Amino acid sequence: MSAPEMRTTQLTQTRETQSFYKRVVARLERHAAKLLAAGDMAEIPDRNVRVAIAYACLEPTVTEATARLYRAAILHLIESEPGERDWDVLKIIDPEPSASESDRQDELRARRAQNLQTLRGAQQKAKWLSMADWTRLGEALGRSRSNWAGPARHWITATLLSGLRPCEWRRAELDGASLVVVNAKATNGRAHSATRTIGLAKCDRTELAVVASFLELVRSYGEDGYKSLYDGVRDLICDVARETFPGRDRYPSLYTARHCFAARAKATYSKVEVAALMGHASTATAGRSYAPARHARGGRPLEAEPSANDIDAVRRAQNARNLFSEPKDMP
DNA sequence: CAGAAGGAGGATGACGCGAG
DNA sequence: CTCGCGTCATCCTCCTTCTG
Repeated sequence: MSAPEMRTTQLTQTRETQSFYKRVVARLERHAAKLLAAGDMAEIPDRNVRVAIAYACLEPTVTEATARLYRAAILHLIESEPGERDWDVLKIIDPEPSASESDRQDELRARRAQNLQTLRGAQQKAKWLSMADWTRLGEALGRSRSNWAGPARHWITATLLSGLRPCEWRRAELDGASLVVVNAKATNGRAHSATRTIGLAKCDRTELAVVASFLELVRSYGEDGYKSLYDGVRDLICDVARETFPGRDRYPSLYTARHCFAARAKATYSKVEVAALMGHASTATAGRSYAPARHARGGRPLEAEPSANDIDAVRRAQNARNLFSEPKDMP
């Protein structure tokens, strides 16, 4: 058969994403093996069809976001390792709109509602934590005898001040009172520029010292040690948060600190300035995905300051989009 | 035995964009 | 303005092993 037309957009995936997709496919294959062992699936020689059937089986047990990831992984499988029956695979993962398909979607929603009663994975991440609770968490970490307790407290404090994503500390550098960060999530025009510069001159000396010593700590772990540092700190915060705030359904993590930073940024700055601080190309992102400003209203304004260059970069990205999408608005 | 480290496995959030 | 898409980053649990 000829290669089916399955994409409407151009692919821009990185090698990391492709190897990630391979792992997802491996997971689907394992599920197919389970189905076969349980007698719930006939023996199917075509690997791609096996994977698609496993997908169809898992679809009602995961959220739409996860199902979408599974579909992306299967499309990558079809493109990198085409099979004889890929047309059938496409029919399974991307059915034609029809009356029966619409019924199927309704049933899918109902089964998902049934299956997804508890928060799973990243859903348990709190998008806001009060300063009082951060203090409680910090004190609890202080009582921990874990080697990661010190790094965890520094990491949280440094993130509340600067808003960096956890992965961004690896390549961040302090230049006087400016933090220079290589923006993550920078492919597909998602970051305003390659780096962003966060001014920390308004922070007091002890806060700046925490950022500096945390960066030293990150350096001391080196490129290869970053993962173990991150794993250790994240797991410790996970454990301590659950001991400290029993009964909640969402718990603070390192990314929660970025949310809190975003809320204070929104309460302090304009949308363009917030995007510059967070590394976003679009001013809409902070509004859509991050904690609302009302959480931070009445609190101290943010110490961190966006750089003029980054603000310009966000404006340019914004203008470039407007030129293409709304030409009639031009004078 | 409790707490912690390490690793494997599984899931969802957060990005910008284009279509409707 | 909303939603789905392709992509990249983060979250979590479970299990085993180590250590005091």
